[in-house]
Order: sequence, then C-alpha cells, then structure tokens
Amino acid sequence: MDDFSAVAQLVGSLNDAQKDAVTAPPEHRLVLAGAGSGKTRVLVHRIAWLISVENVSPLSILAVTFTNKAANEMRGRIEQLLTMPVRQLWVGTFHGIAHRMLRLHWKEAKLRQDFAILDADDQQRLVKRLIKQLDLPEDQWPHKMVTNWINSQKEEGRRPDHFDDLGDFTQRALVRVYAAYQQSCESQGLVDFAELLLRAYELCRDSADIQAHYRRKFRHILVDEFQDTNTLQYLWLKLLVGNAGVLFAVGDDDQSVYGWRGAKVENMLRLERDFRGCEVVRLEQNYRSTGTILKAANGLIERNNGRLGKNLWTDGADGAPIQLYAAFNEYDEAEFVVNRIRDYLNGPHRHSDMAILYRSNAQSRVLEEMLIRARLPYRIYGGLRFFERMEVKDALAWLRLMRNRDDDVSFERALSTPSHGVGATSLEKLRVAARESASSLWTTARRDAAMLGRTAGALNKFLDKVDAIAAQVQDLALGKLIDVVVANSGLREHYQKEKGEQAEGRLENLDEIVSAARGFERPANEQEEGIDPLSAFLAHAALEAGEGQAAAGEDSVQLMTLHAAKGLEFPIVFIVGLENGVFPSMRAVEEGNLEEERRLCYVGITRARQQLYLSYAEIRRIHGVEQIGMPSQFLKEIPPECVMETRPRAGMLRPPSFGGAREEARFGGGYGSSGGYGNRYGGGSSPSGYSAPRRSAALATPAYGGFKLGQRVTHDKFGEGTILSFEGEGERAQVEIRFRSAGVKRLVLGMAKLQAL
DNA sequence: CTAGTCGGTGTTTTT
DNA sequence: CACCGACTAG
Repeated sequence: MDDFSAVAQLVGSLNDAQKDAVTAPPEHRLVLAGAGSGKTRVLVHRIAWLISVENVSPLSILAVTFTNKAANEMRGRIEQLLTMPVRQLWVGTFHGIAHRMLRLHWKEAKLRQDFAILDADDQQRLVKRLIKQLDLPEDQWPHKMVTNWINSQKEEGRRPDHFDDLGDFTQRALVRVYAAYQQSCESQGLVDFAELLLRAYELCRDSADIQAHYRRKFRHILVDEFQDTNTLQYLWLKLLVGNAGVLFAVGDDDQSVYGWRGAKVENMLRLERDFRGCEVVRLEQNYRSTGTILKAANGLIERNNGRLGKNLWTDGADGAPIQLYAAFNEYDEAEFVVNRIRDYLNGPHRHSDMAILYRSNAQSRVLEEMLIRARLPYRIYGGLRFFERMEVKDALAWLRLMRNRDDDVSFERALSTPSHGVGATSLEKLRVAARESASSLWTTARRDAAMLGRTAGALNKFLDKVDAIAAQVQDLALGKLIDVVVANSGLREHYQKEKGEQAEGRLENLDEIVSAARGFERPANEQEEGIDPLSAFLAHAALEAGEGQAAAGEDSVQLMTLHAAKGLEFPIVFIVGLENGVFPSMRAVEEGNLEEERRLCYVGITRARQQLYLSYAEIRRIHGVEQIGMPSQFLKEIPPECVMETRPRAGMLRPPSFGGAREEARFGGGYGSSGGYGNRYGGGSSPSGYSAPRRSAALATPAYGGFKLGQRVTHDKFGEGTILSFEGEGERAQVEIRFRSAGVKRLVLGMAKLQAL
C-alpha cells in the first residue's frame, strides 16, 4: 500500500478535529475528547498513522489504558485498521505493563523471580493480620481503612521511610503497619497492585540503564482515559517520556469519576505545564446522542467549576425529550422501568438496547425483582468475578504454593481449605514462631512442627501432601497440572461435600479453572521472555480477574452502576434513584463533593443514544428504613426544556414542574397516599427551590381504606399484586392493581376485599 | 472445628 | 433489609 492511499484510508472518515489529532506532528498532544466524540477511534488511528505514514516502528510505541477490556479492544482495532498483527506493539493496562517490566527486570527491581501478585482481597487479609500482630485494637484500626491508606501512600510514591518522625500518633501507627506489611510482602515474594506501579516507577527512576533503554525504545507513548491517572502513573509516564519521547494523551475532565480512589484530574492541567509544547485538541462533535440529550448533559456539567471547557454538539436530530418519572417508591420506580422496557420490546428493540443505571449496587435488588417477575432476561455487571470466587481462590492458593512455599497467604489458605486438623490455635503458634525466627510459615512448620504436640502429625501430613503434589505435578501441562492439584489437594472433595444451592456452581467453577488454563494462551511476549506457564497463568488470574457475572450470550437488559457504565453506550438508558442522598450520594452531599457526582451524572446521561429516562422515588427503603427523598438537585440543573415529566398511567406528558405547580399535577388528579407521613411535608419550599411533595391537609389523609400506592396486596380471586393507582373518592374510589399472574385490573376499592401483605 | 446466633454496618472499583 | 465478622455452644 503506498503512502497516498494509506493516508486517504486512515484520514478519510475523520472530522477536522479528529484529523488534527491523528495527523499531528510528533509533539505532545492532549486530546480533550468529549463523550461520544470518537476518542478510541482517534487513539487507534493515531497509532495506525504513526506506523503506516510516519514509519514509526511498532516497537517504539507504548499504548496504555486502565482496563483490560480497553486494551484488548484497542489492539484489535489497530490490527483491523492495519490489516496485520502488531505483536511488537506494547498495548496494555498500567498494571499489565508494569508487571511485564518487573518480570523482565526482576533482579534490578529487587524482586524474586517467582514473585506473585497479591489481589485486593488477600491484601486486606494480610493487613488485618498485621494489625492484630502489632496489638492495635482492631475496632480502631479497620483493616479496610488501613489498607486504603497504604495504597494511597504508594500511589503518591511514598515508602514507609519517607515519613518524618513528626507525625501524630495515628500516623505513626499507620506507618508502622505499612512498614510491617511491606516487609511481609517482601519476604513472601508478594506484590500488590499499587506496588506493581510503584516498583516499576522506581525501577525506571533508579536504574540508569533501564531508564535509558525504555526512553530510547518508547518514542511514542499514548494514554487513554488520562483523567483517571493517579500521581504515580503520571510520574511514571513523565519519566518514560523523558526529553525525546512524545506523549499523546486522550481524556475528558468532565468524566473524571475516580477521584475517590486517587485519580487526579489535575494531571490534565499539569500536562500543559510539564510537557513542553503540549497543544490541546478538542473533540466536541458527538456521534452518539440526540441533540436533546447533549443539551441536557451540557447544561448540567456547566455548573462545575474549573473545567477545561468543552461543549458537545451534534448535527443529528434533537430527538425525543428526556422523560422524568416521579415514583412513589422504589417498587413503583422499578415497575415504571419494566413497563417501558416492555413497550420497547414490542417495537424494534432488543433487550440489550436498554440499560438501567444506578448509583449504588444495593439499588439493583428491587429492579431485579421486578425484572424477574416480568420474566425479562437481564444481566448485572459487577459483583464477584471469576477469579475472585472463594473456591477459585482456594485453588489458586494451592497452585501458588506449588511454586513458592514461602507464600504465607497461600499457605494459610491451603491449610484451612480443605481442613487439615490444624486449627486457629496451632496456626497462631506457628505464626509467632515464624515471626521470631524471621522465616516463612512453611519453613517454620517443617522445622518446629514438633512443638505443636498432638497437632504435629496433622501438620506434617499437610506439608508432605503439598510436597507430594508438587512433585507429581512438576512436568505436567498447565491444564492437567491444575486438574491434579484440585483433585489431590482435596479441594474437589471438599466442595463435593458442601451442600446447598451454590455447591454445584462451585464444582463447576473448579472445573472451569481447568478449562481456563487449557485455553490460556500465553501471551507471545511472555513465551519469549521465559516465564513459566503456571506463573503466567497466575499473573493473568490476578491482573484480569475475568468477567463479572455470567457472560451469558443471551440478549438481556443491562444493569450496572453509573461507574461501570463509563465507556459504554445504549440506545435507551434509564437512570434511577435521582434523589438527594442517593444520587448525589449522602456522603458526597455531606462532604460537599458534588462536582464529581455531577460528572457521574454527566457520564450517565451521555450513555444514551436516543432516549433517556430519569426517575426518582419519593419514598425509598434505605437500610431497611423508609425514607422520604427529595428529587436530586441534578434534576433541576438539567435545562427544563429538555425534560418532560411523564405520567404513564394517564398516558400524558407534561413539562416537569417542581414545587407548587407539581403538587397540582400530582395530587390534584386523584393520587394520594394514606400516609402517616403527610404532615411531615408541612414546611415551605426547600432551599434548593424544590419542595418536597407537599399535600394539603385535605389531601394528606384520604386513606384509601388504609392502602398506599405501591403497596403489595392480595385479592381473593387474582392473588398477589401491587397497587398502581387510585382514582375517585369515597365509595366509588377505584384502584388499579398489577397482579402477579392476572395482569393489571381496575377494581372498586369498596368491593374488592383487598388484604395488605 | 463447625454451625449457629448476635450485633454492627452500610458509595462508587480496576488492577 | 441483608451481609459480614466475631463470638459462643456443641
């Protein structure tokens, strides 16, 4: 292919701004890419451009992302564009790249060759044990918090010895735990996620040779989702780019929603200062959403301060207005969503065209319940992933022990599952002895088993078992190896004995590890770099924990948190739970962290291609307590002309009108609620300009026979159902109920003989 | 050492 | 409400 057609092909389909970014001369660039503006496209085309037009060798390109998914997608699209595999190209996650460097230079990084990766869960266990060991009261030093603290120190590049002795008591204690933790990791050959990055950074910083090597090698470094980089990642990039490298960063400050775990949006601003000649390219044309949706998103995000500034536009149609539904409670809300989904399924839409987004995972339960009831297939993102499941982690611990007996974390796990007759007391004795002799549990056990008296026999049996399996397994291929370990460790038997519904799944998962291992193709570079298959597989398990929830190819409605939705898009999007205290979350409101929440809302809105639904519930059960919610302040920040309040039962639309007018609309039409809470609405408008759903004294009490909207009831003939609405008054009052099996029925309240559930 | 109960707690999550 | 961890009884 000659240059000319290559150029034409690469650039032909891009808009001007995209073209600018893709064909930029070899200088630093910050691409401010709004949602749906073709960010990945630009990144991929830029790499293809460098290779095919600028004749840059794929060897000199490093492309970094945050998730494996993004990395895989990027590699795939580059290869598609160039119509050839580009194996020499380094594409990966920050952690993946750091890991690769550490494997290559384990000696220089002062690691042992067989170091293993400690996942978040194992890390917490270890920290917890150390807190106990240091005699810190566990209730004052929650291991979760301490672990977070340690990780954030690492993310700022701080080691235990970087702390002056000046700190207060609290800090001194934290540093002590940090130091003990670090030492423990070192002696066990364990590296946690943050450590991967910090080690790789220190490696590049402190070894002149390695630094020179990578600076010479990577002439072009490209970074995706730059707004999510933390301090350490930024420093590492800066170090690698050096004086001669070229940085191409793509990101969107308005989509920075990971500040709470160390991401620094400020890195985008620093970029212009720290990287000389860094120009900014803005991608503002959106190819995803309707004009209305973009207008809503723009209007909302404008309220944030200190933005780099950007305004999304489209030359597509305005599309339908956003629909807002004010639900009575979370069940009513879920029912609304389910009904809309049903409507769409009658049209040209598939289940997977629709996504339900919420702020916190707990909100999924009611939605699931309603989806099940409606027999709609759905899929929840998030939750435990394959390699994080208990039985899978048990097996991994056994595998790790095969390679490294000094891995205490795995030792403890293997010793206790399946149980070997060595209990907490003996284990504790072992720990103490190990600490005193500064050796691993394994070594201590081999040496001092006798001190345990009666338990010594059981312990020795375990130790011999481990050695025997290791010997037996030595020359086996990965799949067979794992199969034998799972069988001979007694794990399979252990889970066979387990009863209950989950047991079957656990056994399946154990088998699944074996097939995962059989299908595990070692990445080409690792074969070259001489990593044994088991190590490669274990690293893979830690770095890429697998899909959350069943992948189940079935066409299904998508449920996920707003965070998990970042980077995705759907024709139809529901954002539920738009109440102050839910979204924005309570914590955010208290701490005044509203800007990040607003960005999260912006992310949610911009996921929608054609239709967006927003909803909130007036009453919601939170932690088992019914709470009265106020509409989210974000709702009033969205330009009102983009939104219609929808009353599905009456099939009419009206503009949203919070406060007084709304009261008319809502409660004048015959809705009401027997409440015990009517009088609590008493006051005037809230400071935000909303008023909670006030109702006049007259309307506050007309109990419809003591029934509430959304309430679950039973009927003699129709069975169980949910109250959807009331109409009329007194004797002739009618009630609309959705019955589980009989569908929606309209009944005269006085005649129906309903029973509350 | 397991099973069962009590009490405390309760965003967002990738690697 | 629902989960998890700690503690107690067998």
